[in-house]
Amino acid sequence: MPRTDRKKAEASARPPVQPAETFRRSRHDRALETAQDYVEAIADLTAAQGEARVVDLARRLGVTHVTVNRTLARLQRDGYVSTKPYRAIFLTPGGSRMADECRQRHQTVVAFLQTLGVSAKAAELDAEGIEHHVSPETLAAFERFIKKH
Amino acid sequence: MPRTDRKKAEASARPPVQPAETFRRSRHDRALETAQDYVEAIADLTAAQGEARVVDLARRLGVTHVTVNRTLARLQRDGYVSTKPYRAIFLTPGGSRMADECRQRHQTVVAFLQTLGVSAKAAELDAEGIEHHVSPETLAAFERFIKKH
DNA sequence: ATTGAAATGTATCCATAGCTACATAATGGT
DNA sequence: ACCATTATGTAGCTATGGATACATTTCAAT
Repeated sequence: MPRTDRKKAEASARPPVQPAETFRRSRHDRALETAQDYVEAIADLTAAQGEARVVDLARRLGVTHVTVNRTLARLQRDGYVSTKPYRAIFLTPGGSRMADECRQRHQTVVAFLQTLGVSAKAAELDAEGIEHHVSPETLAAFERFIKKH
Repeated sequence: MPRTDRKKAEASARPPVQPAETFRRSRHDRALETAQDYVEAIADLTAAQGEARVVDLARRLGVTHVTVNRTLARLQRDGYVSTKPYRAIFLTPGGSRMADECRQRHQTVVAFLQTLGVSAKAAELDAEGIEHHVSPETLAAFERFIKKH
């Protein structure tokens, strides 16, 4: 049985290597991030303007309308939004629920960072990246901290 | 000039929409995340085993050796690693520097979450996703908090 | 020195996510 | 009612990041 030990194979020849699952989760998350960004934006725009259009989303998310279009098709396929050609975009009940959860979590993360002493600008910026990776347990810890300070 | 106002265009007809830049940054970050995960893994493996091989990285990151291979080619192209066919993988000085920064930041994030009361397991899991999105300002706030508690 | 298992490399496919360029639909002003 | 502008849609390109299937190279045990 060749190729087991390495030049300097100390440490009982290759440890369990738990990290793999960690990275897998981290990657799987990415699939949801886009959906979350979109439903959140759609909810915001609908609240602010009465409806959400492709152009609005493109501006908001900093991509072209083409990218928005294709992504919306995927979101519709996955049951988050419903769209008809040349019409406004609406969230399904499921998409709406996701949007609510996202907004809630987003606000918590921003408030937490600011409570920690991070500037409003940086808090907003960092929250956008961080929020997608905060587990319920960590989110709860954030909330405890906010209440206590 | 048509199509400016909407059905309910309150709020001064489409606000500046700053978020776009936020999302753009958040997306651009992703490009670096892979590089960071890889150089960190390579540094760890080299420290633990004397060298980092494709199989090790595959196991560690939870992907096939094919993915590792292609990613390594990109990392080499971008100057983070140097590889030769059928040989071990080495970090360039630049890659090594990046690995150090990543490990430092990773440990800070984990320690911060644990100080906050998050379990070791969740802290490790969340840190993997969060660490890539923590700005220097927020990282500094994390460090302050750790020292104070 | 041979050789078979493990490691590595290559070909090819899929999905996501961005883009430009071009085509079509809607709509507000006239 | 017309039509120019805007919005939306479609075609086709690139890059990343995942996969399977197959080919080649290494290396340890014999």
